Amino acid sequence: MRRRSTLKEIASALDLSIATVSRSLAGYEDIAEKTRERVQQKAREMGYVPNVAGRMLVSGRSGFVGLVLKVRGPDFVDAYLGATVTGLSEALVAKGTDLMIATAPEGQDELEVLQRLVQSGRVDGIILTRIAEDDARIRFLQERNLPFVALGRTLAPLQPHAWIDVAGEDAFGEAFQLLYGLGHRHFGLVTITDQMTFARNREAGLARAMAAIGDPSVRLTSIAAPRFDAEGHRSGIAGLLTGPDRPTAVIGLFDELALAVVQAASQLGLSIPDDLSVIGFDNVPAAAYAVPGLTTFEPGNRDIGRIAAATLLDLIEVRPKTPPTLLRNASLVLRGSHGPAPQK
Amino acid sequence: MRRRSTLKEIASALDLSIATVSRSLAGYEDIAEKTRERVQQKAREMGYVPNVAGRMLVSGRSGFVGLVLKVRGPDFVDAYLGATVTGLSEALVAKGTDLMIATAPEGQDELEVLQRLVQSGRVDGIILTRIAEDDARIRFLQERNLPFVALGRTLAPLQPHAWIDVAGEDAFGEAFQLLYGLGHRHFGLVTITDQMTFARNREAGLARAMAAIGDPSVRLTSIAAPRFDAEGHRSGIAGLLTGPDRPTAVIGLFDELALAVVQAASQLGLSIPDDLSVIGFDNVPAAAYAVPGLTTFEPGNRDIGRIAAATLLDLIEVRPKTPPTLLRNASLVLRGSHGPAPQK
DNA sequence: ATCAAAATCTAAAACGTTTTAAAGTTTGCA
DNA sequence: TGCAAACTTTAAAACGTTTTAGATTTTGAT
Repeated sequence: MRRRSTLKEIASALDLSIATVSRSLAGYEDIAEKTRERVQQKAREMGYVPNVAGRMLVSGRSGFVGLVLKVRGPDFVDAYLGATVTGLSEALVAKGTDLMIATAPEGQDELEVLQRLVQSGRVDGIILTRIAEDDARIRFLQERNLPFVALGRTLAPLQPHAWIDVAGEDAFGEAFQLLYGLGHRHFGLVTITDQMTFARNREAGLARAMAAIGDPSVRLTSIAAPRFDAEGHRSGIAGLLTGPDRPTAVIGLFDELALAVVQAASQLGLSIPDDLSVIGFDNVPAAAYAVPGLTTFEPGNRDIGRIAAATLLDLIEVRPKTPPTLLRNASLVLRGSHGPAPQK
Repeated sequence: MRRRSTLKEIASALDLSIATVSRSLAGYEDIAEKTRERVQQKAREMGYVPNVAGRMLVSGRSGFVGLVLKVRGPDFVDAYLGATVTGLSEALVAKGTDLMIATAPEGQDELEVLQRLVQSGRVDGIILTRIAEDDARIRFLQERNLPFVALGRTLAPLQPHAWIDVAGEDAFGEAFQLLYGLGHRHFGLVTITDQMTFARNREAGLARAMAAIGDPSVRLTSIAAPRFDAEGHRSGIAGLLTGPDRPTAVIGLFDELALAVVQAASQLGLSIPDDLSVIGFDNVPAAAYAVPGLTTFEPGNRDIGRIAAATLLDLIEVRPKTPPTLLRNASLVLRGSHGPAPQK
């Protein structure tokens, strides 16, 4: 196998010192033009690629940004992460940084994986997803003073930190107004019991919008189960949709839950949107494939990924006193799963 | 910020040499029991985590296995990769190795990203997915003699290499026999034009099974478009399903295409499975959500991931002369999207 | 021709680890 | 008590890079 070439090899091939070679490649000013060219030419010729270990050791920088994903079941990641990772990767690679995705398999605690990643010096910064209401990871990173950007908010951070999030509260308010305008009065909500802030935010937005209308005939029936308890959701949804007093419009906390409602409705012989309106959140690919298409919210995750990457690189570079935060709006994607409330 | 502790710090805290500390932690035999305990205690106390850069530099090993993903559009990865990555991660982390997922954003050539990853010494081995008929990545890795496992086969590798694959040819043969037994004679196939071996293998399996039946009334109509040309597929499928002489059973190269067929059928007012049978491959989550559920093949990707991880770690350890290969069978998942051929 | 200034190059240290070869210590037996 | 054997510890080199401080060479002005 062709060995990887080193600075030392280039140096001895050109009869120069290692320092000169290193500095030529780094573009220092005090290197003669002629020398720089000779070195660069030779480096290309020998297929030189800097060894990260050597570089890391001296600079303390790894050139990596880490993302810890909890893998779980066959799904690998929550559907919405796909676009986010795409955006992250795009923006990072453009700046010469790589994205390292460390995965925490089921048994493994996500915090532990994060700690190992950070403490072994593999990454210069971290992107955090799936933010919990009180997130141990955030405390850990703040304590270690490692730059990070949270995709999502905690309810009440002890210290301010950089975050980017989608205004789920506004989106759910908008969903309510859309459906209310179509005559719906009895609403269903399918949500999760996990302590995730995005869930609380969306629920709060819905509740606030309902209260703001001030119409006493408006009602909400919620069912909740743990995030990965598909069976719990299934039976909860079945309960929600059967019986004489079922809601005429159901909002899913995210598309997966909304699609489960669609499926249950179909099995119960309810027609969408004639008998039941359904709205989701995330705009996952499957939402477009559903028949009829699922009305949902597009959070713009790819952009969020791009912005998060840029923000994090800034943070690594300068470490400002007040960390940047950004709340973006999701946009409503109108498809066929909503319609006027059925006549009594 | 609490600094990361080093061997040197532990050594001076205990008044020992760095070597002794290092060897105590590594569990060498010639360290007094008492010393070992003192060291390990102190290391825990000081929160010692080995610095990868230092370790990499001397060992030449990074403790990472790389996976290069082409990110594209909002989907991040082909749906089937989810389970594969889950399996990989599980098996790797259990052995103290991490999975580094390098992403190649659209513009970036996947080969280039791979080269950079390998040449900078960040990874000890590589998992390759989406194998092309003649794959430049395989040639590159063989040339550099870096251990790798391909998830998929090339058509004719110059040198043998380790691979694991699913027998798509058998699966498609089985799909044909199932449908033939249900009375179908005119078949449709929705495939891709990309030079991917999995596509060629499945197509060949279908053709072989059709030929083996020896029934002259059996016919096949295929439509193909580039992998990411959703519009091309949409119009191809529409063409396939309209007209008096349409197939009564359509096989999608993978679930996404099969689901597109289901959607098109629904828009054309064709009922599944009464008017049209559809079978896919991959058993993605959306296949279960479809109404009716999509009959498809479960490739067992999570297992494949686990096996690939174990195989790669072996390869890194021993580098055997004849690289291992494994061809597994996909299992048919019967749902509601197939049925008897409609009566003329 | 001389010398200061400018331009160019380099020695050496540092980053944190592992490992080899050897040094130092203890033990057991004669 | 002396000494070999067994046990335990350590000094030093090596991995590949960056950077600092200084050394060397060239240039330009007198």
